[in-house]
Amino acid sequence: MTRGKKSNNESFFERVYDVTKLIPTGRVTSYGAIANYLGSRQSARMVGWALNSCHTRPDFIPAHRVVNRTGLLSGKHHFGNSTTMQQLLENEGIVIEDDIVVDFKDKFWDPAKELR
DNA sequence: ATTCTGACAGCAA
DNA sequence: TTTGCTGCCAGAA
Repeated sequence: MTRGKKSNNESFFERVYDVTKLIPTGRVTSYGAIANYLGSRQSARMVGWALNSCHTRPDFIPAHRVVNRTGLLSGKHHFGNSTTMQQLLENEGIVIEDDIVVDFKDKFWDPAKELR
């Protein structure tokens, strides 16, 4: 609060990072879910764009826990090696098959419901 | 200031 | 059923 800017006054990007960092280990969410939590369901693309710049942040952003609504690791290609994202998820207990999260619905973590 | 892109999602054919 | 096209928002060039 002593900060000049209030938390909800931060840029859209920072909100995305904040929510992404709150994703529990072993869970995954979708771009649309994050966008929905931010108040704009249609801005799912923005979430991906924000995560594209996540590497510019000093904090580690578990962007590998964010997939598209089909459970596809659409951003795997952005983790250096295409297998890095899958490795990270499997390391947390997520099962990946053909670049798709198995039991995605079961692993799904909705910030709008969990964080409220 | 204007134009383009972007790790999506929803709807149409 | 699958595939493709559009819409959407905010930042970067």
